[in-house]
Amino acid sequence: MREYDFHSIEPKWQDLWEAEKAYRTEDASDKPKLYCLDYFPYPSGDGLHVGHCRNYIPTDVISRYYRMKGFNVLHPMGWDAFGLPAENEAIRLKKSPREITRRNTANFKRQLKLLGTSYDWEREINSSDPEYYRWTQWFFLLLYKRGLAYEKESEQWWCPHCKTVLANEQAKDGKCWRCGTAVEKKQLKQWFFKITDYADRLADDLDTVDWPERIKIMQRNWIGKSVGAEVVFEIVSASDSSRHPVTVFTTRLDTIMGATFLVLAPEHPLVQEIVSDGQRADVETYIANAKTKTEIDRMSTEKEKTGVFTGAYAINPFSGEKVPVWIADYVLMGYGTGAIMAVPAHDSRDFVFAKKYGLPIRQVITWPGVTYEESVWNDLYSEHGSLVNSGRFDDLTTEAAFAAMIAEGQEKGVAKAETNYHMRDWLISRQRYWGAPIPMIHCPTCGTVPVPESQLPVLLPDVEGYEPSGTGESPLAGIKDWVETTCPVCGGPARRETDTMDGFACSSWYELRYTSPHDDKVPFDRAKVDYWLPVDLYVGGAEHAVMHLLYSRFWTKVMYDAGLIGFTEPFARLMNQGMLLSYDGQKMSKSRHNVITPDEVVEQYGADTLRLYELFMAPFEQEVAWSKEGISGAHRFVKRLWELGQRSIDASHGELRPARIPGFELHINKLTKKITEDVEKFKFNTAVAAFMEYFNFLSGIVRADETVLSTVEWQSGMHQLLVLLAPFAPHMTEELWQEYGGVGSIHRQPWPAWDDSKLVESEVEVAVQINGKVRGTMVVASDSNDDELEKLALRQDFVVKYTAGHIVKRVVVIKGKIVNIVVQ
RNA sequence: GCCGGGAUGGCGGAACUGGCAGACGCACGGGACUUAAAAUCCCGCGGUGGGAACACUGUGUGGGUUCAAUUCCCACUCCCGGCACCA
Repeated sequence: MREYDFHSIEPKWQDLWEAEKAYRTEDASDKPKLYCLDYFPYPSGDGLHVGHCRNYIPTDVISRYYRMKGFNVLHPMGWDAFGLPAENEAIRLKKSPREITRRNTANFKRQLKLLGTSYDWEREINSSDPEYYRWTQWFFLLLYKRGLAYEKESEQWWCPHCKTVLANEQAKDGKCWRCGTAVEKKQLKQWFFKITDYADRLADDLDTVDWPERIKIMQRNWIGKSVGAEVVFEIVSASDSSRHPVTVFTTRLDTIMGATFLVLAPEHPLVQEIVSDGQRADVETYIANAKTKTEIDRMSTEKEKTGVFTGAYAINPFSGEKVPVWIADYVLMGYGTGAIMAVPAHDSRDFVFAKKYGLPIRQVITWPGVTYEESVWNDLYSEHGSLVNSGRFDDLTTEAAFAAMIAEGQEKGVAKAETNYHMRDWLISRQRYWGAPIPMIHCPTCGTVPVPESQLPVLLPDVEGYEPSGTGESPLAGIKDWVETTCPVCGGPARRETDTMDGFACSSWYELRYTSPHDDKVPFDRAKVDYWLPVDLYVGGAEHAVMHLLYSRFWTKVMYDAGLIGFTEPFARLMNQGMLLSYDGQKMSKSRHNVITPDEVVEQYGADTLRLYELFMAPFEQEVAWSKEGISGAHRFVKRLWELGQRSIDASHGELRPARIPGFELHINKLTKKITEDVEKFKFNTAVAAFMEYFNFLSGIVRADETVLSTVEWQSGMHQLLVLLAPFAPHMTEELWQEYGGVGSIHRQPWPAWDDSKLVESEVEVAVQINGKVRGTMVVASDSNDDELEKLALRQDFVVKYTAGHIVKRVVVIKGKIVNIVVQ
């Protein structure tokens, strides 16, 4: 009997699998296909911790399982290698980001191998490789050609720590998504992708994918579709009586007769032109104040609303009424038109503002049975109803009034239907070195022109220094040789665009690249993409709900529109693994000194133990804390199993005799069914529990009679157990399989089927209840009918005892489960 | 504030479509082995009462439906996540 020496077993098989290219994926096959993909990992210098393994272990189980089931499985891995941490680390260590990245990816790969994963490493990709980012640039040009990439000067989120701008969804709660620093606003000329053009499709197509509802809702909220109208008011300047049209966005055009004032965002360009001399000082002070506020302060809904009167008045295009124009920072320049019509009677925010500054409140909507009270806000007041105090629109329902006003407004040219989105265009310029250069050239005569496809890639120059300037200009701007180029149109001197692309651009198409990772003619081979895509199973954390997952969907739709691919959603099924907290219940982090690495766990217990433990500890989607005792329990199980395997192998050498082991066939068939169903449903925790249960059943039998080991049934049961366990614990099962003299790798064995007829037990235990309380059980033939069950139950001693002196009113029989006797 | 998700022993969790709550693991207690400890193996383990048989009670709280509720319905409490002045 051999000791369980995982230190030698695991590396042995890992090396052999690698040498034999055991997990290489075929491109053409008659088998059904399965594309199982992990989120594109960013190879940080810290390496993997056991939390990351909660992603890679389950996808490995799935991949191994489907291979055994006869699927052609694509399970690749690569590196989202461009990005700030590598660049910052490089600056700190005075090395090149390329070198840092090489070191980090090598470490990640080593760690993934340590877990016994079955990636096809021949398909490894790296987004910072020119062979890859050449095509990222190619896609940039595709978007540009399709009018979906544009340059615009505007105020943008700026992270003073990362020294770069951020896209809207990357500035969460006024903080940088990466480093948590409070973001500022900076006026800069930047490149954008017009993701808003796809807002409706991005929202609608969510119905077609099998994703967690939570993620779909987050995306819908983020897109934030809002159907309403734009209305033009005319503001009469208080200083020179000039007239200035101002457009407001409203979802409640029907309430326009109740608009008692207008509010502009403090940054609204019209403010300067309309403000009265008397109010100018106050207005200037207010604007200056608003600027110094952090976005966190400004966005807080707790904060009291403030504002200042401009001295100017606007004319309501529907009533001709003159209403005062205010500025207030509760109106955001970035949403809608930066100006609103305030209807305090029917909007809680306008109500609060009107109360504070003594502005008039006029009810224009009524509801049957509701009395409007001007002094206090009631949430009902924002409900739909019918109109009053609205002249020719009186008595219409809100919906009818809306339609009538649109019609009238369109005729007069003062209003039109309009839809707004919370989502903004995707700002992709980054003022940092370590990214894919934006393939554009600025020519003094021809303007901004794209780099011709034939000149791709625009290589990131190798340079000494690339520290961010912090001025809003990329470090590439300082590299004269690189910046100075010739215009591809006129041949004259021109300058390269010096910003690089957001790393999320690189990860917006990578799932396609795995199908033909080394193709140097096209970004992907259409036939292969047609075969493999969409991704059948995409697995990663929930943190990318509105970033990567939205961007990627957007690019996919653009490619579809360009005729490059034949599908509109890249990821058919999405699963989010739960977070793994450290043993202290805290998030694992370097600063808390509670990081657990797979290296240390594998060293102490082996990869198979780590795998089983992570699969067992909690449901896949659920957050759970690491337990030092828990992992040793998993290790105990692995060792016991190893020992039983060894004893079985020893017993297999002699003559085998047939035997009838009660329940044996039932158990192995039950196990097979359970494991198969649980794996497909991602219920790995109960699958592992089922293995443990089966093991307990087996060891009970051996304890009672050791000679059972050398029976035909035992040996075939043991074989099947190993095959079922192979995706979970690939090393030990392979080792035992080989010791058994199994032919080929256990990982190429066909997945066992179960026999439904063997699942039927001849006898079952049925619980007997009196008035819903279990008073005992009885063992009956499983094919007993209701009548027999009822009679049998009534004959039980404990039933006689409880029913004595009572009248049996009713007997409920649930076959094979329960008999409930209702008395008196 | 709005939108999601959740609450089951000392702990992680299990329970098909309403049918014996607590599978499996951990921790803990007892025993075996050992000079001893660790490891290993065996037994026990929701709470209360009881020597035991057994009884009562128990899935966040309060109601309801049902022969039967962790599961369905109504009201509420707390926790976690996301969004947050979006007009």
